[in-house]
Amino acid sequence: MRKGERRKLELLDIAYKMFVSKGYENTSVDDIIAEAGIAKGTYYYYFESKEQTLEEVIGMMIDKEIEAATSVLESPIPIPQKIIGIIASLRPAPEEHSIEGALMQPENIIMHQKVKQRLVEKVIPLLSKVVEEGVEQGIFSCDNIPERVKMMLVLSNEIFDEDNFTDKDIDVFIDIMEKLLGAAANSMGFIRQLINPPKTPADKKGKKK
Amino acid sequence: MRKGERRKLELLDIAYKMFVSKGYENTSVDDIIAEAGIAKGTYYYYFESKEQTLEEVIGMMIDKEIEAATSVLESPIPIPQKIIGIIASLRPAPEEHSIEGALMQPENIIMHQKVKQRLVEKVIPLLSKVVEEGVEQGIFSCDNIPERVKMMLVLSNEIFDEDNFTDKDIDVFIDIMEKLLGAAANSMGFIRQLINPPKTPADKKGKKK
Amino acid sequence: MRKGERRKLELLDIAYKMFVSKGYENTSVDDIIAEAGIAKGTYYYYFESKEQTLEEVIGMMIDKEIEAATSVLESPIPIPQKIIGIIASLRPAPEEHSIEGALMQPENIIMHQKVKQRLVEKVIPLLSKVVEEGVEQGIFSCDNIPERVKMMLVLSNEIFDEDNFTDKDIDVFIDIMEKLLGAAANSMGFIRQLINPPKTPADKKGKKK
Amino acid sequence: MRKGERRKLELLDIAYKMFVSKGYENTSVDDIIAEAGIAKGTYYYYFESKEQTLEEVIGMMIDKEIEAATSVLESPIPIPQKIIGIIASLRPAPEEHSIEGALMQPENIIMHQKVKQRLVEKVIPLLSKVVEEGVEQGIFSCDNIPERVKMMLVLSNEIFDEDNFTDKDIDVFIDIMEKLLGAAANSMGFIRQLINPPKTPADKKGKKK
DNA sequence: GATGAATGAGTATTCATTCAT
DNA sequence: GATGAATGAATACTCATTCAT
Repeated sequence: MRKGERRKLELLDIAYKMFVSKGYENTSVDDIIAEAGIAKGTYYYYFESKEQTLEEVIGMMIDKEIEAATSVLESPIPIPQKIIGIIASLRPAPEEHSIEGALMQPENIIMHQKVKQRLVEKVIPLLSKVVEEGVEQGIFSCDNIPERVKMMLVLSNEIFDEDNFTDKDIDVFIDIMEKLLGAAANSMGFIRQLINPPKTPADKKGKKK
Repeated sequence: MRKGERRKLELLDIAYKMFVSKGYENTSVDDIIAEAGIAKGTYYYYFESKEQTLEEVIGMMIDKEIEAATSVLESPIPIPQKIIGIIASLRPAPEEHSIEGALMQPENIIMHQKVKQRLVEKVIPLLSKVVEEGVEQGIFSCDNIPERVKMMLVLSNEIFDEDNFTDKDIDVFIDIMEKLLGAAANSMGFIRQLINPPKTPADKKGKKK
Repeated sequence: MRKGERRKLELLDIAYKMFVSKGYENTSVDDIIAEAGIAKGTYYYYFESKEQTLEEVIGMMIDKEIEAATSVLESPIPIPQKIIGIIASLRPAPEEHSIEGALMQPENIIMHQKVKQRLVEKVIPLLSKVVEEGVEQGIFSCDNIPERVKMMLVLSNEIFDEDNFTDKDIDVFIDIMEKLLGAAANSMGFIRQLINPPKTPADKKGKKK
Repeated sequence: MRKGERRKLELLDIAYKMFVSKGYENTSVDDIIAEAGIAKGTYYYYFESKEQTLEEVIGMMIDKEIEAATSVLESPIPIPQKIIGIIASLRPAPEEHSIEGALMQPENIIMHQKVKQRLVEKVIPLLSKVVEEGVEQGIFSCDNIPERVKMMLVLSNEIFDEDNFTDKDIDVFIDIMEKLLGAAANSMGFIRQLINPPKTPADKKGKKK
């Protein structure tokens, strides 16, 4: 049992990496077993189907991300930093992000979307609590907190996911965050230090130093 | 030529409807030709490949939506209404939306996403101009206009696409729109009259009037 | 040994029931061990192969049926009744017959056929002896007894197996039995009381009372 | 169309031969296409599925056999000969019979059974008419004709199909046929000239050379 | 006696694409 | 312009069997 458990986690990890780097649809069971060096029967000994494997992979990813978010939540840092920290923790780890270039866009939308949806659902209550705390402490001032939190998440996801954002995007994001939460102007300027716009094709248009 | 053109548009329309209702991946070339009543060879006479068909379908969709947006742009209505009108025009037409229920979620993400991305790119400059106009007229007050417009689009897409939003979502959306643009409080309250939250499971929690 | 024997019989019984109800081909080893609650290895500890399991199951079935036939043979009833009794005892027990409806037709032909063949071989000598007795007693009058017995068996199998026979089938069967054996007319009319035509779709043609 | 039709018949014939010689279950689609020298796609261009191929093969076999039976029916020979001729025409052609030995027993039961069932259904009315004619002409004397015809078919199928019958079997068969139909004794003795007991393993015990 | 992890050959089916006519 | 026969690589999944522990 020990042995089987370990093996399964191994396989899950391999599947995860392949799904992320090549996309779920473009990863065949044959690919997975070749990478894992196991026989087809072994794969089906551990997984009911390819789809169920995806389900488990997603579950694993979500667990990891929620765990990361929770650890930020419990750390002794100021509330605004906490919020941004949690939001940042949701983003795929940079290493994974760049497996085989920055793909994760075309073929992966499905998995990505699935993860995002389920993740957002789970994170909204977490973040809402933190925001409420902020309101109680007088740092923020707003109503309809869960709805605002949802917007924050949507925005950060969409804007920062593409590795294709600029300093101006960050400025506007900061502005909107402050206003969404009713925070003091520039109270979230620290975000600028955390996120650096990528040196991607998006920059090539001729930004001067 | 004449005849060929017409035929092609017909095929494009059939492909479009099938892609939307069943999803691109789930629509085989065989499905399309069966629906169209033509031979395999004929299909490949008009289209290089299935993927290229998708490209053309998407192009068609975008053209339609840009056209709709432009007509709003040129209509003689107040600037805030114009902006909202343009945003609303981007949403899939209600008829299409409900082809075979509200599917368009699981299988269709790919096409959806592709359309959205290219659409947003094209609409940003359009909307930016309108916002600038508003700033000149003193209705709005903000900088980094294209970035703000992008956020507006992202938010409206994500929030309203799911047919799963509430009155509170609308309230927050209005608030955020006003603040994004630096508009007077409640100057965009008219949105409430335009968009009604759907009567979907999302409502079942027991909302009172 | 004691314990192992019991276990094996248990498994055999489970396999038997599954083969009968789902068909040999449609019953996987996995199905059997799941039903039995044992491990793969255990199954192969008791059986060489799935096919050999079938052989043993069939052997078991035949033993049971021969046993039933023999008990009829030894009972103190008139010879014609004995013959019919033996023939009737060969038919699958009604309970099994109706496991999950009247299946035992499409998927099960293989096992059925195998059983029938081997059963017929074993039953022919048994019945032949009874018929000979009848000849000696002057009840019957015929030659080539084993061949006649075989025909009797073939006929009863084919006609009555299908749960799809009528009063007329029975009439003709009685007639032919009498003539096959050289028995007096109507001397086997008692069969009518033993076998009732089924109330199946076969009857729907509109038989009047 | 001409071309496609021909090709399909060719494939059907190949499939037919393989199903007969190896059994349906033991014939893979790969086997068929290898034998036919076509690509997999071509196979599925002509057939929806393997199962549907079987259906068509069976339909073809039945058509052929019905055709043969009908030609006997229309030939100007005495009624008893007609009956036996029709029954004989139902048996698989000798050439096919011996494809790869006399196998056709274990793996083929399914197809065999399917054909037999549907064939018997179609042949019963044909034969019944002939028997009625015989009754009208005073050659036969019996009631419940369709039921008697069914028994005749069942018997001849079972007895002669196995390539494993003796002179005695033929004698009894003749006897029973005469009595089933109420024909004069020995009026069907001509059967002996038509059917010869096979030189099969059943006989092999005492064959010299 | 019993386990369960590992195997791998085998199977039917799909589908975008080509091309001679 | 239009046809439809032909292709073949790709794919997910099954299952009887083995064997070290």
